[in-house]
Amino acid sequence: MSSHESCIVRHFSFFSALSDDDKALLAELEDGTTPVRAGTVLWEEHADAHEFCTLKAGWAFSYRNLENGTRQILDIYLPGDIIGLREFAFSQRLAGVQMVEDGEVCFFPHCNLTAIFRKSYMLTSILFAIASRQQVILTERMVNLARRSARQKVAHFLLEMFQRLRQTEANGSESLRLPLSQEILADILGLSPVHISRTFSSLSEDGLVFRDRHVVTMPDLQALKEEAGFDDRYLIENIRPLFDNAETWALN
Amino acid sequence: MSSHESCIVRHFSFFSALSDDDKALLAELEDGTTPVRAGTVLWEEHADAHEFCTLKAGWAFSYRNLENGTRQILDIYLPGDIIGLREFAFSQRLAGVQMVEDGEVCFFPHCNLTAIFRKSYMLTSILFAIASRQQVILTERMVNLARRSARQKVAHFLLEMFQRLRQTEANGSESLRLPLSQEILADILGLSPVHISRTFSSLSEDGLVFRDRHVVTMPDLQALKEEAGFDDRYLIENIRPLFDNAETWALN
DNA sequence: CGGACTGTTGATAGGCTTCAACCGACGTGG
DNA sequence: CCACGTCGGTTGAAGCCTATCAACAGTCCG
Repeated sequence: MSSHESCIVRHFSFFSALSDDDKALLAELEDGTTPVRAGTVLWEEHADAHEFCTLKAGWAFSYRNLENGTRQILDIYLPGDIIGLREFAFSQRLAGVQMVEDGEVCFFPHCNLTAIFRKSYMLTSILFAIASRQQVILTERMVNLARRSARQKVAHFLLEMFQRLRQTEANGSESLRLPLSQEILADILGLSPVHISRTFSSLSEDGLVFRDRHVVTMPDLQALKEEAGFDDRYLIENIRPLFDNAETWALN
Repeated sequence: MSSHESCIVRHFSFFSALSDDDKALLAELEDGTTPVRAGTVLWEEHADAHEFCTLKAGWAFSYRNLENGTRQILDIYLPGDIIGLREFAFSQRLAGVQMVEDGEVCFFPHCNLTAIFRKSYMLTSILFAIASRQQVILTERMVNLARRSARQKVAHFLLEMFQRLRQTEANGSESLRLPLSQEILADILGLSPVHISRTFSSLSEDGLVFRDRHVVTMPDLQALKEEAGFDDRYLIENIRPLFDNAETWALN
């Protein structure tokens, strides 16, 4: 795999090998890169939806603002992710999307996706697999929100991020760049910012998690996984090889 | 639409009109009906996964058992739903599935789904739309779990079920058959069974929800929606008509 | 009639929130 | 270069929401 390959190609290749035709099709999704600054809102809740976008650089998140003034963050997007897939069936946005830090995105219209359904059986299957994986991540997060203590929530989220980043960036260390404020973490985990702070202190007293600015170190991954009830099977191991031979299935 | 039509066809038709070819393809998914008794486990967590199944009659739910002895219910399946879609990309089950009451299911292998990708562009798009809608429902439930009070959780869940049932069963009343025990409700909403009971009492004192066995009545839907922060746009209104003309896109 | 299961009610406890004050890092403008 | 305001994070005190434990009531079914 050349080091020039885009992160979306790398993301797709995680599921199955791609033909050159498929890579060319994907490349079209990354046409017209737009640079965006930290804090930029890519779109607002309830705005009309006609396009997706791929994230080339930087982190982003989707969120909902609630009646009671709080905000819930639904998803964290990392470079290589497709943003807005979840809303494929809807004509309005159900959640806003905002950049965490400076980055680059590429917008593309809905019809580019349906064009993929028409042109490549392989890419269609991978898209379905990506959607499927996203749903599994969501359900795991539901479990996290519903049934775990603050310590577990924080630990589990850190481990999820750690694992997801390992998949697109090769990096063997026990540290993790986490450019998220405690306020954002609170909005992800359904806790108050104050309690996020206390929880980090508590985890750090036990030598499990150290946080210095945006760098998080987890010296004893195994112990942390046990405390968090983290089972990485939902993120890796288990992924089914989609097909034996990876040829683009095109129109005859 | 004939009253003989299967609920899966009705479910798909909700997104877009279907050609006869598409209906025939769908019919294959409902081959070989199996009757199942209440409490039957369709599959266990971590079992090998080679098939999906469609639910023809009865309610079912998927669940995860946690390390700490609690259980989280991830999804409620109603007649017409496809069970296991979420695990398309995985070779092992990530959640168990159990019947709430007596019903009927039809198992079909993964490859039937990929066959659909190959044969019908329309059905592929609808499947994607179904997955998309499922994800939206999940995210709404995440918000519910993370940010709402027990009263709101219960109210919101009831309203979700009410709305979803309206879509497959025409029924104009303000009542709802809800064949779920308070223990199951607790495992859905991340609460204790005891508190579910107290919450129903509290809602009932305010004249918002009455529960008699498995029948729930909500005399003032509007007030309930406001209390719950329930905005039905994520379930209806917003659904995008997929295409203008609904012809099967088959191989040339 | 008895037993199992589901739901109700009361008392107690704990985890997290909220409010408020304070600290340190950073960037800006004088 | 320093003063200052802002933002993110920390710490303490008080209170609320929900869990847990336990006892009891109602219903269904053998």
